[in-house]
Amino acid sequence: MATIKDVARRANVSVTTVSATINGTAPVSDALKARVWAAIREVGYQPDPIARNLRKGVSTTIGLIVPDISIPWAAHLAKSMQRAFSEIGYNMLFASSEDDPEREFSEIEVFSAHRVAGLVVVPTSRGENYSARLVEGIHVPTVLVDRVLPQRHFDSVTDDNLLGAQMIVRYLHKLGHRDIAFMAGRTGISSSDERLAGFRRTMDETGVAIREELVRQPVYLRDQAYATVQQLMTLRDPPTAIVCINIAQLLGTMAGLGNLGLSAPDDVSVISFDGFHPAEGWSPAITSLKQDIATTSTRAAELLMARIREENQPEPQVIRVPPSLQIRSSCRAVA
Amino acid sequence: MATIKDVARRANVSVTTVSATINGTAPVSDALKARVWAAIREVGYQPDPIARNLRKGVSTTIGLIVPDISIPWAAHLAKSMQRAFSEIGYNMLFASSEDDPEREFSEIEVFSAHRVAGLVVVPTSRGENYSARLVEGIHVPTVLVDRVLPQRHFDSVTDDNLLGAQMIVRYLHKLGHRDIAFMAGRTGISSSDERLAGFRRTMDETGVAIREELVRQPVYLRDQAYATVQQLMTLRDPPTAIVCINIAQLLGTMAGLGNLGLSAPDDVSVISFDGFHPAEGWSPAITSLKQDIATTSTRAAELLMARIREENQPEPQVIRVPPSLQIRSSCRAVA
DNA sequence: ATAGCGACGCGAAACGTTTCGTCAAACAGG
DNA sequence: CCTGTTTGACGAAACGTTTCGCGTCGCTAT
Repeated sequence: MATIKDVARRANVSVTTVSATINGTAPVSDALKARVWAAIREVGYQPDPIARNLRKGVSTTIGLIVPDISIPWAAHLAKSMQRAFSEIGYNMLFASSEDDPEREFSEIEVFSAHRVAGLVVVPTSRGENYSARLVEGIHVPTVLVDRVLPQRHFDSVTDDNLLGAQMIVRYLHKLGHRDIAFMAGRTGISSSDERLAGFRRTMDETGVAIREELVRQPVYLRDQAYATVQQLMTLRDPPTAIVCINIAQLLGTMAGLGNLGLSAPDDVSVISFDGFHPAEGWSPAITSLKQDIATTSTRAAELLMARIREENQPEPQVIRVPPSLQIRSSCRAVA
Repeated sequence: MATIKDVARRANVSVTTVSATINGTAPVSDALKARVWAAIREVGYQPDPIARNLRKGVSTTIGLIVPDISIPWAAHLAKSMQRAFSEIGYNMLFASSEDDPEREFSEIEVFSAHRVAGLVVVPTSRGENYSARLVEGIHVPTVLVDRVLPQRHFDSVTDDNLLGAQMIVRYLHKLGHRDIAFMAGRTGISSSDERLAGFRRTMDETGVAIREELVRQPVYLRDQAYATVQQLMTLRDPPTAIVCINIAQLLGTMAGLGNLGLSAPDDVSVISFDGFHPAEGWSPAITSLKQDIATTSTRAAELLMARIREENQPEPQVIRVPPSLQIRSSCRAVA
C-alpha cells in the first residue's frame, strides 16, 4: 500500500525523481538512484498498475480469447501462452467465446476497455462481414491463432495443415488405403479448409481418385460425427480409413463406431489431426498428428511483443508450425 | 473513446450529474436523467474501467488461479467459472500456479496489485506455513475450490469426497471385491486426504479389512502411478480392483497396465474419482464419479459475490457438492 | 412569515502514476 | 570570459473517473 509519495518523502527527493529512477525515463545521478532504491525497499513500494495504466493509456495485460477452453487443445494453448507471457511480465485476461461471433466481439470490446496491451484470439471466423467487423473492433496489437483469415490484417500462427494432411494421406496410402473418408468442418474456417485442401492435393499427388461420397462436410460437432460415421460405415462400399480433423470429430467417430459394434483398426482405420486424446492405456491408441503448441505459443508471443514494442510494423505475417506424425495402433495395412 | 466530459458537455450538465445518473449514487431529476442517457447514447460513451478502478480502489475483475489448466477438470472449471462471472458483469484474470506454492503466492500478489474484486483459488496447499502465508497474502474476498484448508479462513467449495468414496467402495464391494488398491495423493491435500479417509471408513463399515500394502501414497504424478500399478499387479496376491483419485493417476494406471499386458476389467477392475476421461468409443470405458462442476462454479460465484457485496460476513463456510457414480465397463464382478 | 429540511445540481479534490516544461548548475568550446 | 549545451532535479498538469462538501431551490411545519 506504499505509494510513490512515501518513497519520495523517505528518500528526500521529488516524486518525479522516483518515477524517473524506476522507469529510467530521465537521467538521475547515481547517488540519488541509490537513495531512491533503498527507500523503495524500505517502504516496500510496488507501483500501482492501475494508476500506471490510466496515465499511460495501456496496460501490461494481454487478452486471450478461445472458442472453448474445455477443449484440450485450447487448454494446452492457454497454459503455454500464460507461461510465455508471464515470463516477460505480462498477465492474462481470459475469456471464452463459446464459438459465438457475437460473444467474441463483445469480449474484444471488454478487453479493449480494459486497455489490454495485446490480444491473442482463436477467431470464430463466422458470420456476416466477419473479417471487417474484426478489423473494425480491434485497435490493439493482435495475433490470430489456429485459424487465419483470407484478408491478412493480423499476424497469425497456425499449424502447417497442408503438411499435416500430406503426412496423413501418405501414411494411409503406404498402408494400402484407397477408400479414405474425410470429415471436414465448416467451410470458411481455415484450419478445416486447409486440411481438406491438403487432403485433396495429396490424394491427387498419389494418383488416387477421391470418392466424393466419403468426403463429408460440415461435421464439427461430436454428434454429427457420431451420425456421419454410421452413415459411412453402412455404405455398400465403406471406407477403409477415416480422417478426423479435431477432437470433437474423433470422440464422435469412436463412439459411433462402438455403437455399430465396430472397432479400429480391425474394421476401419482411424487417424486424427488433433493429438490431444488418450494415447496410452486405452484401446485403440489413436495414430494422430501432434501439434507443437509450445512453438505456436512462443511464436505468437514473439509476434505480439514485436508489435507492442513497435519495433517495426511490417506486413502481417503468417507463421505455420509443422506438426509431427505419431504412429500408434489405430491404423492397419490393407490389401 | 468518448469520455464522461463529452457526455456532460452534450447534455449540458455537470460531470458530477452524469456520474450520478450512471451510478445512481445521488438523486437526479427525471428530466436530466433522460437528457444524460440520450447524450450517452449519442456520443457512444462507455465508462473507462481503469479510471473507475483507480478511483474506487477495486475493479470488476476476479482472478482465477489453478494448478494446471491443461488438466481437463481445471479447464472445465475455468470455463464454468468464466461463464458464471461474465453473466454478472465480471471478467477473469487467469493464472496457473504450476502446482508451485511460490508461483501461487506471486500470482496472488500480482492479482492483488491489479485490484481484483475477488479471487478463486485451487490452492496448492503445500509448503511451510502455507495457510498462514495465504491468509497473510490475501486481502480480498476469496473462495477456495477443490481443496479445503484445516483452518477455516476462507469460504470453500469442494466435492463431497466422503460420499464419493462411499459410492465407490460400496459399488466395488457389491461386485465382490475385497482386495482393493487405493492410490492416495500427497498428504495434506484435502481432496486426497478426504478420499482416503472415506475409503478407510467405508471399508470399515462394510467389514472388510484393508490390506495396507495395497494402499500407496503418495502417488500424484502419472509416472508414479505407472510404476505403482506395476508393483501392485506383480504382488503375490494382487488387488482385484484399483481406485484412482485423479486423472494423472488414471492415465498412469492405464498405461502401466498396458505395459504389463494386462487390461481392465479382465485382469483388474479400475475405478476413478475423476470423471474427465474418454468415456465412449475407447476401451475400457472407465467407471467413475462425475463431478458436478457447474454447481461447484455457481456456488463458488455465489459465495464470492456475497463477500464482495459485503451483504454480510458470516463465518467462512465449506460447501460440499455431491458427485454421482457413472457405471461403465471398467469394473467386473469377482467371485 | 420564516426556520428547517429534502431534493437537486455543481465545482473541486482525490485516486497514484507519468510526463511536460522549467530551471539551476556544471561543463564545453571559442 | 562569455555563450551554448548537457545534466540533474523538480513542480505541476494530466489520465477519467467518483465523491465530498457546498449552494440553491421549493416545500412543509411552526
